[in-house]
Amino acid sequence: MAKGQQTRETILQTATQIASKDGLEGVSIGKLAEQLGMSKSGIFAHFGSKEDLQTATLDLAWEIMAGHLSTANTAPGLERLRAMLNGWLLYLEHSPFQGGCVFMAASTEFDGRPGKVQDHLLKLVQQAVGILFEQLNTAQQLGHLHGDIPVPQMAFELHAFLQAANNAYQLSKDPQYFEYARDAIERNLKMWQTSEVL
Amino acid sequence: MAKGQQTRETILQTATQIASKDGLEGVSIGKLAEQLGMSKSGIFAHFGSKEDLQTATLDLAWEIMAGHLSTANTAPGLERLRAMLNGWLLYLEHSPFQGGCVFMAASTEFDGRPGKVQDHLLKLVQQAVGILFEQLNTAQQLGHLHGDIPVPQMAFELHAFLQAANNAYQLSKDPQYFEYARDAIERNLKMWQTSEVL
DNA sequence: TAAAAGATCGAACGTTCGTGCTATTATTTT
DNA sequence: AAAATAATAGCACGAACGTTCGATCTTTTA
Repeated sequence: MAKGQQTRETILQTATQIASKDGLEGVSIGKLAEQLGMSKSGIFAHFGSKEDLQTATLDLAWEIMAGHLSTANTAPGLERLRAMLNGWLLYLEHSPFQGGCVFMAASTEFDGRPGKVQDHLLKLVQQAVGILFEQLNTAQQLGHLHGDIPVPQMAFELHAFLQAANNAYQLSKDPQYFEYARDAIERNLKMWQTSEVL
Repeated sequence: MAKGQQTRETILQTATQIASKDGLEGVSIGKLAEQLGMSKSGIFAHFGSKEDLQTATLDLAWEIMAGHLSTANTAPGLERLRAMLNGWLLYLEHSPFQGGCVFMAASTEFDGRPGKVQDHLLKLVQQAVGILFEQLNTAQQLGHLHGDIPVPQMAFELHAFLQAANNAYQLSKDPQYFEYARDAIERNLKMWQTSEVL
């Protein structure tokens, strides 16, 4: 690998940590330079603009996160859905980012700032939720979930538990919230199987 | 009312709007000065530090929010609980703040920044969740909810739906998410009444 | 109405921000 | 090893940040 490419990745690794702790706007050229023992212009040359630095940071964060939602060696349907949700929870609880999920933080940070970064962020967030939709659809088609359940509704509820656990944990550092989330998710899955709820 | 006090409140009104749209850190003295046709030092003199400006902004935001959770003229128990949740949802959907709930935004913004502002924020957030706890406890004592339900678990789930609706709506501007939340909340309440879930 | 108190302004401070240039090194290619 | 290319440093810029201070203007009190 070319030298520059390697440096670029090192920069982005540091950037994801800063984004997790201080927000995506807190990823400043100066802070990166100091933290990496480089000059501001040396950092800057790799990206050309702060916006591009931010979107590149999101891309790396996405790769890292996606690696934790792996569903290898699981049967499609309910089992794979459970594996993914469990991976997601573990990713949030023992996060590779020191300040919690970059996407949940960036979502609230950028929901009022249209532009290139928001567009990129929205694409990645929808991609994450899309994976959840896929698993739910498959589980439904295989008969593991009741045939009449509205998948978007169920996705909303499961995603809500994940978000809430992440937020409450980051604010309080109390891991108990992940147990609440696990409980809520498991009960939710059971509910949508038998389902006289409809 | 003294002239200064009146100006101070005008400043804070503007500050809550900025906090909602750009975050609590986005509440800058210069922006306030420009937006209000005052000088920076004129603004600054009312608070003495940015931290105090931020905590005062949170205080006003709390007053505004608390006014929307009113449970007047409702019977204690399940009815009052429903009224409060409904008020909360309406507050999030037709928000007095242009950029969504100040507290949900500030929570993720400040979860990694210890200090005076975080302490103050935590106190107010716990106060909000505390109200939810109260209503749940009362409803349980009155027999409107099953006697064995773990109140913290239920509070987590209800709060999760509120948070998720706010976040998704702010990111997408699609009010559909509030319907998801209403649905989820109503089903949740029913579930904890009959409750073979335990 | 005069005096005291309060509110606001204007200018300046030291930092940090993103960004643009021009050198000067390192690295890769020939 | 020489030439071409890539990577980094150094310096400067304008703007925005929070903050301080002394002067001025406005309001309240006596």
